[in-house]
Amino acid sequence: MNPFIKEICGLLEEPTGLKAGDIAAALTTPPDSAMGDFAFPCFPLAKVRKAPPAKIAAEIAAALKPTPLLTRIEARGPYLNFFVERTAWLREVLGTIFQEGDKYGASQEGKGKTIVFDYSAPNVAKEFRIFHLRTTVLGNALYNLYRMLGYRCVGINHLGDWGTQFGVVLAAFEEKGDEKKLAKDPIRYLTGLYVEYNRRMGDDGALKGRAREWLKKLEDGDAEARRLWRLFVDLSVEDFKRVYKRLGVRFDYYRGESFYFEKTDEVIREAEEKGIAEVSEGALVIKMRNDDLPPIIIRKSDGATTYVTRDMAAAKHRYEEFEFDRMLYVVGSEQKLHFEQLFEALERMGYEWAKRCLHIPYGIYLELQEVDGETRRVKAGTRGGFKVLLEEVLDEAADRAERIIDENYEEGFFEDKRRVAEAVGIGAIIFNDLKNTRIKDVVFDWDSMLSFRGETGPYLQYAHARICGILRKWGGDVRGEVDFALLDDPEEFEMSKLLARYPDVIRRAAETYEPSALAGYLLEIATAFNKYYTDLTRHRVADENAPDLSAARILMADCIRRVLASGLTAIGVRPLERM
RNA sequence: GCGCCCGUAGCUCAGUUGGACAGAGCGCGUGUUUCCUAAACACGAGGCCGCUGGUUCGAGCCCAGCCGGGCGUACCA
Repeated sequence: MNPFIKEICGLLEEPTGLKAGDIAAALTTPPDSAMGDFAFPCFPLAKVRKAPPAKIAAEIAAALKPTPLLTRIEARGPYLNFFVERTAWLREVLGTIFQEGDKYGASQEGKGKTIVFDYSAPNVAKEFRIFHLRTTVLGNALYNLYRMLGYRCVGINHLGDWGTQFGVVLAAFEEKGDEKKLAKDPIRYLTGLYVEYNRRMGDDGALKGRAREWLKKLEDGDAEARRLWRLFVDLSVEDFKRVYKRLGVRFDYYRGESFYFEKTDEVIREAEEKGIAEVSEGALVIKMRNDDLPPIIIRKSDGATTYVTRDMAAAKHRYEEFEFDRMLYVVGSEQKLHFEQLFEALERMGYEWAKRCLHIPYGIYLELQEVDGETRRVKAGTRGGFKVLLEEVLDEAADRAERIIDENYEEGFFEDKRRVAEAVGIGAIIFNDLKNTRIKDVVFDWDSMLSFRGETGPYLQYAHARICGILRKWGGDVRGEVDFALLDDPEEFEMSKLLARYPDVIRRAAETYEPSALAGYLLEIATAFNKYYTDLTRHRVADENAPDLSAARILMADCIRRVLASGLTAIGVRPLERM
């Protein structure tokens, strides 16, 4: 706890009769520094004391004297407002950041605890489409955030490499497949076969039957089915890894549904033994306690498993291997029902850890479509023919970034122009997907996704790069011991208040599974810095005529840079030294 | 039909867990580069916080009902 809050708690314990922890929790921030730096709302006290909150605030304020850390204490309406001694505050905040370095914002609160993250999970033999982006970048950001908090994190990519769709791919390949064409452009070729077969299958029982047969063959271990399947999986994963590399996303394990398929027999047997499974309409199902909810099917009438069965087996296996304290499924909101059912099934299997499993839903991608003459928003999906490939978007983003470089910078300003353009373009894409509350649906839109101005990833990268530019020109070392009294501009004080919030922001973003909270905070920092930076008449950071002042401002700039770099890295955007 | 989610400026969204006067970006209009990177900054216009009731000292936030949009609703994942 920072010494200023500790001091306030000490002052208030006696007059309020509250414990220090409760006081600290109740403290809020006034809307404007002119009103104070910390505020204690007296509303709750009003009930107990049967007096108006404003009166209580005034009484307490009258009895308190300023301290070396708190220069002014005053009542303002129902609030008791505290003003910090600004030089001491700056020393505390900037000193802490300087000392902790890259660890500022991190903590050890998750030490000894394990969280499993299930995210990304693209479908094998299908191209990596734009709507796979959200789960990928969200999962990655949450993974990073919890790692900062000291948790042991396990990232698993639950590849869609099994199930009915695979029956379709195999059936389609049997019908028209050509291994030579496959070798040329494997994923595009397979996707084409799948989409085409799937379309025809809609009203053709024979085609459906053949797809089912192939799935059954696969599940029964038929040699040819397995050979082709293995080939498709390998080719796909190779492709995915290229995309992940560009996005800067990594997984601890690639374990597809196939990995867990072999463990489904055991789950089915266990469910039967425990008497929670029953046969209904030829399928083996587990009914839900709430009759309004449909049951889950753990074995289809044709004997094949479903994704639920594999999810159950996966959860069980993961618990046995990692003994997780929490498992997070970063999956679209349209699968909410599935996870409710899955978690209830796990609970009824008697797994006490079922309550540690959590679905982290996010809004889906919608696309605009003409339906009956009017434009409607509909779910984007492969079956609907939504064709935007993630890599197309990444390429376009990098191209546009490169164009901006060509327009604005002299040839040779960058050692590796393309690398910078790639980082900027991809930073824009990633940030765009993380900046909003995750539950909101998003309508796919090239322009907003590829914008580099305003509330965007490049805006943050730019602020970071500018600070790096200042530090580069300054040349000297950043010193932690400076004359903090020289940082007497209100903007500098406000900046320090923003920086002080960082550890709370990290914790809150993790707790609420909302990287957007961190994204919004980083925008605040960058905006404040850009404003400060632009006003050269008032505060040039590096000024050879004022070495002491410069040293102090350089420290401030370096602290901003550190928080930006740390936060950007956490959400998966690459901080750049030049751009 | 039923369930869940969303509804705040022309558009896209924040809103610190119910508190001080509702904030940004985009777009539009007008300005700022002998300066530490103009991917930036300054100023301006723009609001029935979907509607109606309720709870509360206090509601954009909580409850109920309606309206609009989206998703889901047993052998796809």
